[in-house]
Amino acid sequence: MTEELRGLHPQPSIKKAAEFRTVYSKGTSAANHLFVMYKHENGLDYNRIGISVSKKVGNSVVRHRIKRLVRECLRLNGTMFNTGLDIIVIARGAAKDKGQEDVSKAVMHLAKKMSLLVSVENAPQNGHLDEA
RNA sequence: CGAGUAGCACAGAUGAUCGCGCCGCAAGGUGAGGAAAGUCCGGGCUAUACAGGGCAGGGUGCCGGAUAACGUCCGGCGGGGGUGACCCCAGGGAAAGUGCAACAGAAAAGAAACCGCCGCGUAAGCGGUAAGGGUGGAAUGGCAGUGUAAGAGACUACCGCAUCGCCGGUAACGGAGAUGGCUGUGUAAACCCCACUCAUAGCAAGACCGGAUAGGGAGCAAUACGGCGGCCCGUCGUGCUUCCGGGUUGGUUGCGUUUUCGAUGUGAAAGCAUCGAAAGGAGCUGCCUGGUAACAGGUAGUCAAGAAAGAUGAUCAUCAGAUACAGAACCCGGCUUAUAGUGUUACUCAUAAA
Repeated sequence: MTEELRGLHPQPSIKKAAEFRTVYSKGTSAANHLFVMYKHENGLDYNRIGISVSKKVGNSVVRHRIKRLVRECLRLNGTMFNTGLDIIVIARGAAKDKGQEDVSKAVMHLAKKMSLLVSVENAPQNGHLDEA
């Protein structure tokens, strides 16, 4: 598998436990009431995403749902992010009952806070892209 | 119509836009559950070299049947509960032995007199007595009568119990009878006994490919060390154990109806896709036959989730409204537990009517 092929993958993810540890120890972080976000430069020309939801948050269905909502948000807004970053999003207990809109707001809030976005003015208020 | 009992089915749908896994060059196809859960049983599959014998250990426990198998299912029997439909039961053995039975109670298993009752005695007390009271989960058959100083299976009828044969039933068991006399409480989800039964580990099993690599010291060695399910016998094999240091932990497969054959398409080929046929299957659905049933046989149709930081989602609209419990991880058969709401079948009770 070449670098180029990996780059074509829609949403490259952080896979190894060692890579997670690197981001936790060497990266910077920010938090709000729903999520904690870590970032660390990976030296690549694309971003990699990791989503972590602990068992404290809920059962398998709840955890899986939160992962999907976060991934959906990052997919729709992916073009607005700077490249070359490893980003980890950790869900907190309060994220359990939230819908797509709340999740998107919270994630983009953190992204803005950590200045991950290309241009702050272009950041949308809600999560999904309209026919713009 | 009301209250209830037992069972079955469904588990939002449709459309639009964006997006993900797998198969495919592409077009396109396909993509979570009734419990996917708990991991409590059973089986397949894989590895351990399935030689053998003994011991230890686990599981099951009324009877008959079903099944690949089960602790599951079906049908009976016995006991208990409910007016009833129906529900519940770890339901073998307590006369093989051992243990335990707290507190209360006089006494808890070869015995016992606390109150009471009766007799004797002036009285203290002595003797008789298990009918009554009280304690307890449980007190040495129940109840009525005879009897007696008062009492007692001491005696009698009925019930219960034990033994014997008879009748019905494959059997558990049921029925009627005779005899015995009232003799030995409970607990085996205590040890135990009896009968039947069980090898262990699990897909991170296992198989293949590739990469990396570095050894050194000490000890014991056929009376040794290791394998053969926990131990012993026995048997098989030949170096083994320990300390210090170093390195690796990637991919493919297992994996989803399987195998074979033929045709067509594509391709250099391997292959892949589509269609058809045959065989195999402990998958699913319908029908037929047998069976009370579980189920069996036959027949037709159908059988496309296979991820690996781990795919099924998001938004909007419509339907009168609402969405519970919850996410495949090798695969099947069960059990148990969680569960909003809807539909449906059969039956019971009560009321009314006839």
